[in-house]
Amino acid sequence: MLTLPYTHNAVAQKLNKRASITDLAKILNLSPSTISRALNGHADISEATKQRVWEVAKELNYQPNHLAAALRRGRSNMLGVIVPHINGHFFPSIMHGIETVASKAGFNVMICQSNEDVQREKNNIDALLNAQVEGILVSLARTTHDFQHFEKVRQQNIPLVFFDRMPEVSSVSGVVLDDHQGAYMAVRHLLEQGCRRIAHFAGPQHLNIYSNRHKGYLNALQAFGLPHDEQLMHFLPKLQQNAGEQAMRELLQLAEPPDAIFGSGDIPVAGALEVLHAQGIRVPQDIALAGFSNEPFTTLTTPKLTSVDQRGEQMGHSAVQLFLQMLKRSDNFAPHRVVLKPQLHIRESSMR
Amino acid sequence: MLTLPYTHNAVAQKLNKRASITDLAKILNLSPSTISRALNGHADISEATKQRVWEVAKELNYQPNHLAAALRRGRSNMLGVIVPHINGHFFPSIMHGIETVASKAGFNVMICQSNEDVQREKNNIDALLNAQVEGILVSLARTTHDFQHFEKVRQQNIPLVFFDRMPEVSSVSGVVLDDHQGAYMAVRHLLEQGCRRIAHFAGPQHLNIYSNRHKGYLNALQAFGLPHDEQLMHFLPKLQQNAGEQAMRELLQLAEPPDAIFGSGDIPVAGALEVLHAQGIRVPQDIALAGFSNEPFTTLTTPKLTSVDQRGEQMGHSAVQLFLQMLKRSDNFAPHRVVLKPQLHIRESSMR
DNA sequence: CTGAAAGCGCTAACAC
DNA sequence: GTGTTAGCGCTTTCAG
Repeated sequence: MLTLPYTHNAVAQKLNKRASITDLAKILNLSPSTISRALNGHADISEATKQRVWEVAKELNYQPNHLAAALRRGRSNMLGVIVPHINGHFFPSIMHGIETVASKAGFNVMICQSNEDVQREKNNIDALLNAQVEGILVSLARTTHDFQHFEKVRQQNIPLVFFDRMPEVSSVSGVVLDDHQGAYMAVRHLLEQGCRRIAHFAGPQHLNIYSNRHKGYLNALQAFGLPHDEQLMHFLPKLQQNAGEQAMRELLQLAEPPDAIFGSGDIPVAGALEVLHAQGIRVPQDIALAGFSNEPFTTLTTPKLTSVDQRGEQMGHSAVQLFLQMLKRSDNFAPHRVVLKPQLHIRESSMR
Repeated sequence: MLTLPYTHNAVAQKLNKRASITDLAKILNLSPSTISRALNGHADISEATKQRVWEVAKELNYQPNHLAAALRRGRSNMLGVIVPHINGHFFPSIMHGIETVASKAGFNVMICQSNEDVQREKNNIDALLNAQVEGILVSLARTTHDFQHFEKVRQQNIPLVFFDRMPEVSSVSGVVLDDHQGAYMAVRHLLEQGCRRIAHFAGPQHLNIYSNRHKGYLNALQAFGLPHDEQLMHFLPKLQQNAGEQAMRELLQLAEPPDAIFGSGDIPVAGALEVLHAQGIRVPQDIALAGFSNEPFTTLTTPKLTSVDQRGEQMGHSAVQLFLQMLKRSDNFAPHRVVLKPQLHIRESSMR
């Protein structure tokens, strides 16, 4: 237990709550401003008093009230983040990247989930604005089609940075993956392995990430002089396991079934894998597989799944850096879009 | 763009930043307190003025400054959460549960990751305390052995609730899973399937969750009158995939190999599955498998993995409820421990 | 090197 | 119903 010198005890008793800067001032017979300066390591305070202040502060277990400081300074040192969800590996890794860089820059991070719901996204914006965050990083919900609610943020001159899922307009800043190239790389790889009828599990096309992957797929086919066959494209609204299973079953019904699948997500590809297993179709010999996201479970399936890594950690870093830049040159900052290069992880499911 | 009536324009110009309650007061020729009361829906304000206030507030896009309110009230409406990491499905689902209940109760949630590192855990505590959170929910880092840094929290009379990983002392509140029973259920199930040599992948035993699962395993064997064989127990410091692979290979070297594996985590079990696949050993016929956590990927492997669900969502709910109770009866609240019942999901890997 | 004073934006007695 | 006043805890001119 903590024991205080007799002289401080009386004061310490009085506030069984929490020592304030004025409490320290009284005890030390100094002014609050001096205490403040000492605590913040101002240069023009004698080492001697700094020492005394530090000691008493430790003794009373002084904790600065950031709220008060924030109010006074007009800066909260808080950064708001809105993610659609935290399933899978991608968004958690982004969050990790964000936290690392943000806390290094002295920011606390407040995370909200929109649950893929515009309404909650709006609420999150309000909550973060109310909490006086100094910036907002957001990845759009699947159901977000208009961007009215972000106007508020801009009006208050609060830096707004999108990541991964962002509006297609050029007037906003953000960091995205080169989804087109990622898809292109995956499909090219399948083609190089000799596949010639490559099916595609596509995500909801109003999200640019998925439409870009779709385009990457098409362009790779085109580069190899192959036609694109509508029958081979399945648009899955949610990229879930059972959707992948269903699509796979339908593809197997075709007169000319595919010899490879490229999925815009790993999960439906795993679903497909299961159907193939059940039907005794060999992967990759009969049908090769490649997914997107590089989820950890891709190394847990048999065979291991080839997949495109989305650079989550890096994306988090870049997003915060973009925010910090905007904070500096608040007004004259032209919207800027950072594009990260994807990484193809080739595994057993596509090597033949 | 927003257009303001001429009269308000001057004022609106002046503050190109952000309207405050006093700005509204000036415009409406009312006192700040009236504005405050109107905005907060106090009963003793005439409907007429409430209307007028609301209108102008909307016009100026007024956003209340929660920091100021928090400072004045002495309540921040913020809840701090510390998790070891957000990999896998378990912690994200807890966080989701926390957010749901917390935001319903009017709290914003601030999430920190300790990265399984005591030092970061300490920093997180400080950060949250500085941010004036009204309570802290924490799940211990793997490397946390002493609990000094939580003293600060108690000293400031801030409700502290542990979840999942908590100290073994009776003086703290928290919500945990009945890990013992979860393990017991899984092993009993394997026994009922006819397995008689059941191996165990155990986690780090200084974390009670893992030692409890270990005990559950032992007790189930005992209940069936079976001896426990040291050779069948593998203690994996990290419950990772390659650790599971390695352990599985060693088990297969035994003169009398196991006919089932019960793992304290799903990932090393998936690792084992892969080794079995590679060696052509049939699951579940030759060796049955059961894991712990009910990770989503358990339905993506072939065969699907039996696993114990940890009730993450529910755990989040309960943790916040516990916090809310402590907040109410701040002093006289006896430490309370909520124990959730696990749920066994039986899948192909153990059905024979 | 230190102090006095003002104020960030809001709320809560206490008046009337 | 509404206004007056004071102050939450901190920082920051401006004076010495």
